[in-house]
Amino acid sequence: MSQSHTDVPDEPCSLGEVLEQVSGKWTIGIIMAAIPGPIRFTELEREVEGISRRMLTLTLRKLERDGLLVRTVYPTVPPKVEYTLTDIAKELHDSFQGLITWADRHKGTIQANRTAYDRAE
Amino acid sequence: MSQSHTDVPDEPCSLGEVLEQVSGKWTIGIIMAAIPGPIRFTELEREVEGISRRMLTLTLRKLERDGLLVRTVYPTVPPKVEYTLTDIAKELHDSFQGLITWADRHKGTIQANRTAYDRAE
DNA sequence: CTGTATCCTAGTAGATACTG
DNA sequence: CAGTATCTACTAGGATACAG
Repeated sequence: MSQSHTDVPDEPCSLGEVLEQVSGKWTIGIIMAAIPGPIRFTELEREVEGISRRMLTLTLRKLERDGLLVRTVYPTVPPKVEYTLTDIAKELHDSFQGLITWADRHKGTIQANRTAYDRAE
Repeated sequence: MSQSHTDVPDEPCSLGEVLEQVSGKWTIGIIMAAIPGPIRFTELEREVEGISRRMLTLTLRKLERDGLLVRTVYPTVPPKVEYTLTDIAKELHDSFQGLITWADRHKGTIQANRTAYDRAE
């Protein structure tokens, strides 16, 4: 049972980094909304339900900085800006499928666990 | 491939929930440390580098509430408490593998992107 | 349309001391 | 050993107003 392996089993840092990457309340929602193709600022504001203008800007900048999306400005009047996912972001989205499956399969159980736990308090 | 529907492509809520689930600075670290088998409070405190006693307790309670681990108390003196992952948590860990791969493959690129972006400021 | 700037709040987390 | 209790600090995030 208690092996002398005190070290962590997998790659702790990598996972920490990816979670750092997708952390934040809105990151995933934005990536999801941008999956079908280039999307404008206002469209994102509409599609990512509940996001504030401020957080949309901040999250977009972070994603752009990390190279997960590119920002294209069309110098028209009024201005038009499109955000497009990079391949890296698309791969990230693919990697999420396993998590989505997990969430779908266990969301009911988890909810039930919580209710039971809270009642047992 | 996803259709060109303008609505959200996949299951936005499920993914939001799973991220809610694993959110928190220490959640993943604890799951990782518990993968090899039952683990005690103090062992976790040592293995999850940098965690405070308070956050360890809080995160363990949350995980227990969600049914991701079970808490077993041995009424000995001094007390002994073991935390064991449930199958749900192990499945979650499996689902992370894709993310880990993603992180490993792109961490260098992302770092480079950040440096470039910051210099372009 | 696409943002910035400012102010404010609430939740997350650290440090420390104490206890069954 | 395995926690709880306090108290404090930081930051993510919301609301709102303004600007190129």
